[in-house]
Amino acid sequence: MNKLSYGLLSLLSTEAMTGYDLTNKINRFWRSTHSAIYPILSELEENGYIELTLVEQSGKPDKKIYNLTGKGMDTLHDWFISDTSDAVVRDEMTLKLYCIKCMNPDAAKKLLDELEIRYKSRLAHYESSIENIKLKAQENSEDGLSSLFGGYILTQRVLNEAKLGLKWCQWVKKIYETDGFDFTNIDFD
Amino acid sequence: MNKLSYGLLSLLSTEAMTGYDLTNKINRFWRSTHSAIYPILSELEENGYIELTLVEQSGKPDKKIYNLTGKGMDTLHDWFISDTSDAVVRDEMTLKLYCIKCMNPDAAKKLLDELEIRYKSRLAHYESSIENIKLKAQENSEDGLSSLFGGYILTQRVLNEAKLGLKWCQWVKKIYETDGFDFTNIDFD
DNA sequence: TATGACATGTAACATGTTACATGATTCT
DNA sequence: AGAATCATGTAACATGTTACATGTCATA
Repeated sequence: MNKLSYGLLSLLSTEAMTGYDLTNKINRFWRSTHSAIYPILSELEENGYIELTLVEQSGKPDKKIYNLTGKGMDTLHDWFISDTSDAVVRDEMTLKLYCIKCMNPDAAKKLLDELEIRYKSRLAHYESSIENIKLKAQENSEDGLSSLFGGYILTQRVLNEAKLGLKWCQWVKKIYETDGFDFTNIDFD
Repeated sequence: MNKLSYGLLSLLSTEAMTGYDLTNKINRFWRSTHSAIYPILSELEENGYIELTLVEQSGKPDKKIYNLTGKGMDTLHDWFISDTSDAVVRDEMTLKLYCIKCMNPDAAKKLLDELEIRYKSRLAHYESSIENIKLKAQENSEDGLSSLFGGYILTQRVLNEAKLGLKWCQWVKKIYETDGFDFTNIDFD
């Protein structure tokens, strides 16, 4: 049981899903690929943390819809109250930004433009995610709300991080030009 | 040459440093450990991207102060203008937050308190980092400013991310209690 | 008196990424 | 006509983490 295993149990706690769905969904919060996820799902199933329903399909492999068992829920809770490790972040863009002042100015401007585009597209993407969650909330308005809670708050966070990132990027663009840049008046609030 | 290799060249572009210093410094932007960094430094040195100055010490291993060569600077620039991969983020906390609504309320509150503490301590840490950069800027006021640029803008970003994170965490705490929480009035600006 | 900072390095193990493998249907 | 989406899986390779190894000095 590594951290990704618990992450899959966490996603399955609100909704039954296939490995394919899980791969897409977990990437918002935890970078992974299907090659890592499928073997873990088999193992979780073997050990009784999750169980599967087969849905036959033609032209594609049969769907395996996984859902959490009682044992899985207990395990999820044990993990939830255990120590939480620090976030692992590995962002090539930041490594590039560190040395931006000793790079060719054209190359530097190109990188900042690229960064701005990325923030804008993330912003648009998460704004539509929020809309989708609100639509779902209207559909099953009685009990389903609490199952949307986690996804909703986390999407709000990444959305606001993208907003902040965009502002920050535009601030960097402004001060990049000024020789002997000014430390005094920076405020994003 | 993997991404971490380029990251080390990037850090060495502004200042000569030891592997020990690099290990501490790169962790703000790229999670790593000394066990991964020392072998890479040896390889970079063998291939002429960096060169070292030995400083003898007693009681500790001799210091190896690395600095970038011309070849290293060329390589850095080639990497700078190449495609930039997406950030890798793996945060156990977010995986836990996803399933927070189906966990024991006491455990949930404890996790949110822990998260708030973490944001506050990051905030304090990066605020003092900014102060340190400003002090350094006063010391070598003539030419050294551009070498501080990368570290400064990136520290500003993580600082503001921590501020945002704290606000977000307090918002989550507020709406966690409310049954059938409200989607309408959320704004961090 | 014990923990942490300093300073480097190797080895075993765990984890993650890329490529290979298959193949129908829908969109551009 | 070609790319993307759906849907699962394995194998080879690259990368990252933890533990082992050593030893002094300063701080709590």
